[in-house]
Amino acid sequence: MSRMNKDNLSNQRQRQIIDAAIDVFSRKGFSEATTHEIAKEAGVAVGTIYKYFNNKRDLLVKVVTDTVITGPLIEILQKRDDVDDDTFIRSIISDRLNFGIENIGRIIPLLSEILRDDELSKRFADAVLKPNIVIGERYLQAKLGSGIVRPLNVQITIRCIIGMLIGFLLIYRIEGKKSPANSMRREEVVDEMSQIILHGLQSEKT
Amino acid sequence: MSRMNKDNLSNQRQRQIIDAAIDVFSRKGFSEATTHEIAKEAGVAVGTIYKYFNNKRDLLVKVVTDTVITGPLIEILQKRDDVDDDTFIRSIISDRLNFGIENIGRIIPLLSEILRDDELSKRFADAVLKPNIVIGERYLQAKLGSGIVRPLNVQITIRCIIGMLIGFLLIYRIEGKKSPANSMRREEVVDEMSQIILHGLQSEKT
Amino acid sequence: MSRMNKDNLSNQRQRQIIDAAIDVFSRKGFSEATTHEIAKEAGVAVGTIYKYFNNKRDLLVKVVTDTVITGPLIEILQKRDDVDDDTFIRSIISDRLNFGIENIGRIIPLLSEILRDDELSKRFADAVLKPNIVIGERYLQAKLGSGIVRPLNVQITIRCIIGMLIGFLLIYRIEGKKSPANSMRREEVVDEMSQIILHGLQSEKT
Amino acid sequence: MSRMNKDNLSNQRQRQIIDAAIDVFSRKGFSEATTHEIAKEAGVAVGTIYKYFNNKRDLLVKVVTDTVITGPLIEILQKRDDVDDDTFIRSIISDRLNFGIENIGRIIPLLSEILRDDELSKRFADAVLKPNIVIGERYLQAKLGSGIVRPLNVQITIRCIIGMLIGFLLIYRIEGKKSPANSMRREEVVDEMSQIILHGLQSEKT
DNA sequence: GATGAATGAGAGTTCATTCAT
DNA sequence: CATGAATGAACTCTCATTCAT
Repeated sequence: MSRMNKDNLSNQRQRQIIDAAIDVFSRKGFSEATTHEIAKEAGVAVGTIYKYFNNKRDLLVKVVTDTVITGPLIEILQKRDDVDDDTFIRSIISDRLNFGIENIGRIIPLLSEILRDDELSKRFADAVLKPNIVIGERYLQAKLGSGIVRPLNVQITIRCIIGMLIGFLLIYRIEGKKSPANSMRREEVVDEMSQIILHGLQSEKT
Repeated sequence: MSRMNKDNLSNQRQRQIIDAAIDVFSRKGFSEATTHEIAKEAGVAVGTIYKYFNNKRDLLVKVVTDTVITGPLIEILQKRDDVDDDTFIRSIISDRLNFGIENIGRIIPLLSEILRDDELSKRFADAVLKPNIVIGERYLQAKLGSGIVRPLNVQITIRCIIGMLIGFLLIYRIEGKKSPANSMRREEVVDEMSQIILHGLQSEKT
Repeated sequence: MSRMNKDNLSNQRQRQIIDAAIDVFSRKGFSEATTHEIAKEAGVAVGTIYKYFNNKRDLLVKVVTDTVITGPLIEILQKRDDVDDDTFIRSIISDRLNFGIENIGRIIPLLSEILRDDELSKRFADAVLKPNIVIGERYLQAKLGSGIVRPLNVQITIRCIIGMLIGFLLIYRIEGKKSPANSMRREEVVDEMSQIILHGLQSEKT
Repeated sequence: MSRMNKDNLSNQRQRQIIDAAIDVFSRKGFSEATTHEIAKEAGVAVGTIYKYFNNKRDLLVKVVTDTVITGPLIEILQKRDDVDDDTFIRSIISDRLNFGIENIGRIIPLLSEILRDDELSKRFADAVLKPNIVIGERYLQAKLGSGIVRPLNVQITIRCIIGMLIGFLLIYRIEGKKSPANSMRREEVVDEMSQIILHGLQSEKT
């Protein structure tokens, strides 16, 4: 078998394990998940997991990295600036909100793991939060300079906006089926959130 | 010993255990926390924990209920309406943000537990989220009727605002000491967040 | 309070505890019975049990001694010999069988405890088995001398007869409601057993 | 390693555990026996026990089933009828008595467990008691029809006979070294018991 | 004497990890 | 490389026993 095939096979095995782990960690949480269940769901033997990961925790780190951290988060932010600001912000909100809602069953449980683990928190901070914040800050700073936005503290503001996204998803998850977001078109939700960011609560007249 | 004293002693013991549990659960998370460590920290024997709680999970439920759920959340919201809207919103933000930051080391880890436990989620939803949302919705609805705020979807908007608070705290926790909120006066942060809610990003001129 | 009353009260307490213990030990077995349950059933505090008995095991010993050992076993055996042999044997069988069946729910569970405990076995052997065997052996020996019974080994025979009684009760207990003894008059059962002892299986003609 | 070998190894392990369990349960009783002691005696780790049995109680059930229930009880009973009745009964008594005495250290302690456990009692009733009783009843019924035995209640009689065997062993166990059966040839004991069954106590002359 | 809250040793059980096959 | 039986440390929970009141 060629090197290529071997690698493919190896990668495929690893993929199976990670996918199974995502599922089990999401359903049970890290501590309640057992290596046996992951192995079973991956269709491999327990020992095989340890060929690809040093231990259960390393597998969690990989899962979190793959699922939450290596998201297509930044892509849009880096996209062209040739759109007007409203459209730009709306498209970011739309992208992140849809991604979040689509993957709510994985994102929130894994976020839960991140919140209780210093190393994961740090990784998440460095790989997800920071880059997004930086990009957001730059964007806002630019708009601030051009007088398009009101004078504001860029650092706090961007954290509020990202926080709103995360917090909204969190509430969405906790409310479950009862969430009013379930009985609306997704685009409406995106619109509402975008409007808050752009105009706050104030009446147009103000 | 009088009945009164007995009850006091009993309550005190329970308090010791709950306080220790809050601490250990916050530091280690539920699964990694051991009953022995909680007992040690509470200064009681392991068996004593089981005199007051049926099992470890019941203790968690009590801890979450006491710490997160039974908060003075609603009080301010029910306060008089004789203040202008800006002041009202600002005072709520101030209260919740300060409470959250002050107790960040407990709130977020316990939130993490809530997120992975359906029963806790439901309790949190019913006892914390729902009441606050309802009050917020009513408030917003009233303002909406009087034309003070722009036309908006009340349900989504209130969830965005509460989400912003939660999400901001979450990011604050994850960033740890690096958070720029640490190098600002608390009131500034409150102001910024209030401004976003009230005016969004838009320039005053708009 | 007079000395007499004190003693009575004390004896009464002890009686309460023993009665409760008989009940709980019979239902749960020694190991599964808890001192709390016994105390509760006796209507006293756990600590009170330890005022009357050194420990749980001592309570068991007392219970076994009271219930199984100090039975009215010997009385009949020591009765007058002025009845004919058939009547005598029948009356013993009747007495023991009725006592056993009446108290089956206590006798067998406590026998179970005796069987697994060397000290209890020894006590039972000395206080119950031996006296009865000795009396039986003497009786049989006398009858043997007078030619009324066939030549036989007195020691083995008496153990077979007492064994039959015990074993029959044991089977009765294990079969529970399904036992055919339940659908017969007690006297019939006594008759059958007596007949076996007196005549074995053989036809009258022999 | 071939499938065959694996199975053998697996069976062997299970055997080790069961044998150790028989020993420890017999010595200590179920409740006082610890999984650690069983594991130690079996020469395996505690966890290994749980690979083969769901829990301690399942192990007990298996032990009882193997030791007491799956006995060669019925074989002889089903044997040829071409022997005369005296010989037939004597051979059964001989077989059961020898088996019982040989295994007295296991049989009685396990019987003790059976007596205090409803499920085990039921299993014992169904798997051991009932089949033997049924066979005995049929045998006796046949003899009854042919006038070889005196008129008797078949159901009670067979329970008395089996009871005699069990009860004799029970007394033998309780008396321990002091039992007079120890200072006799085994065959003598068998003869005596057979004679009681066949002729009762009565003198030949009667 | 009576109480029952407190104790803590010790139980059954689980499961991440290893390693001979 | 893959396997999964075996491991044993460590967990939660129980309960006989004590002792201050």
